[in-house]
Amino acid sequence: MASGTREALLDAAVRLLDAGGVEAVTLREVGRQAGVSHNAPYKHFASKEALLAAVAARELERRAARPADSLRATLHGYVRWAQETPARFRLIFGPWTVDSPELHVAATAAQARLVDTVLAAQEAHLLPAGDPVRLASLLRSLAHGAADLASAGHLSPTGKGHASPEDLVDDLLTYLNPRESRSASHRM
Amino acid sequence: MASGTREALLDAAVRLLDAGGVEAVTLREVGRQAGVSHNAPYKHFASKEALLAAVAARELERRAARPADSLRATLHGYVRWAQETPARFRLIFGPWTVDSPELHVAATAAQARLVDTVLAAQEAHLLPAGDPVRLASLLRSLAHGAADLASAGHLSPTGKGHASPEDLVDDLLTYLNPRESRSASHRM
DNA sequence: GAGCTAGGTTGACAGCGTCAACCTAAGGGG
DNA sequence: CCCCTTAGGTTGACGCTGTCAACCTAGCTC
Repeated sequence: MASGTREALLDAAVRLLDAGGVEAVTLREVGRQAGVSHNAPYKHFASKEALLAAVAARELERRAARPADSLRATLHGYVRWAQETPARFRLIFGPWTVDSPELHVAATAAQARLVDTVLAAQEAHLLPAGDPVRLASLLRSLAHGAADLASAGHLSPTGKGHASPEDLVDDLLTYLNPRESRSASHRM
Repeated sequence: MASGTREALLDAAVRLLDAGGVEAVTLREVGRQAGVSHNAPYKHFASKEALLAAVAARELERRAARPADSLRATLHGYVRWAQETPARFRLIFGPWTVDSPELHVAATAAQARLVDTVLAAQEAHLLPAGDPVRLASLLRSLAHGAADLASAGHLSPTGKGHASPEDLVDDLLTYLNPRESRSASHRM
């Protein structure tokens, strides 16, 4: 169980993160909720940012551990994740001043998984031919941007022309699908 | 000149923001750099967050004041903005706990401008038919996501398959262009 | 058995956002 | 003309924060 305190600190941090955003994560409150003193976190993490990086890496690894899925389901999962736990999502892509290798490794692995999924979709002729890495970047950028804008309330949440991040993902997949008729305008 | 101190405070704040990210913006340092006491900002802004919201709104309004441009140039300008002043970009889409009406108005105006540009592109047959609001959301989501991922270093910055945010914008415009041949794979 | 180390403690420090109280010059109504 | 309201500034205080330093102690290793 390799130092249960460390896990307890991470659990407390993610609890505070979900409840009140990154601003609510305080080393002292993390210590309090983990039942240790206000300086115990420094025995496990070099700084507050290092603790947050460990939280982010753990979250990314847990997501990567899920079973593989279709491209559409993967992208929908991405945007749903961003909507369900926005604070975790924003933390991961936040402005790190020191980047942990764990976080970088986890991010690279997630990217590789997406590329595999894109390759499978290309073989099923659901996506055009072309560099799968680049296509993966395109798809992920759209999912990421839609999720981030929605989470920030900048995605025209009002009646006409409203589109959820999931809708936008579907739109892009339709536009990219070589078998789909040219115009995707007949949609509600 | 309507209270030059207020402008001086905003200038100091944006200077600190560009130099060290949002974490470097401190009410006390803002006051110091503006040549006033540590509590003077409270005579102009209700809280630190209100000051930041004013900074964000001013930045958005200044961007909206630029002359209109082609769709491609607009989107390229968006991603270039995010790369040149990432702290301002991230601030605007940050996690506001109190949203200023100014910021909301500025964001809505920017969205409307983009829809106009999309409409023009549709009339020039550079984009497929369909709801222009929804198409604008698609384009903006991609530009936003590509810019945000690049700024966070999550956009595979290594050799093969590397794509800048500008490249991804161009890719999407090519895929959407009804006159373009179906496969956009013959590209470097 | 001596000594090192991992993991915990308490105490201190400066810097932060914010609140309260006070000061002062400008200006308008009786 | 005087009063007094208000905008814009000040100083001082409060509690909370991240971080550093010092100390303590159980357990492991030569």
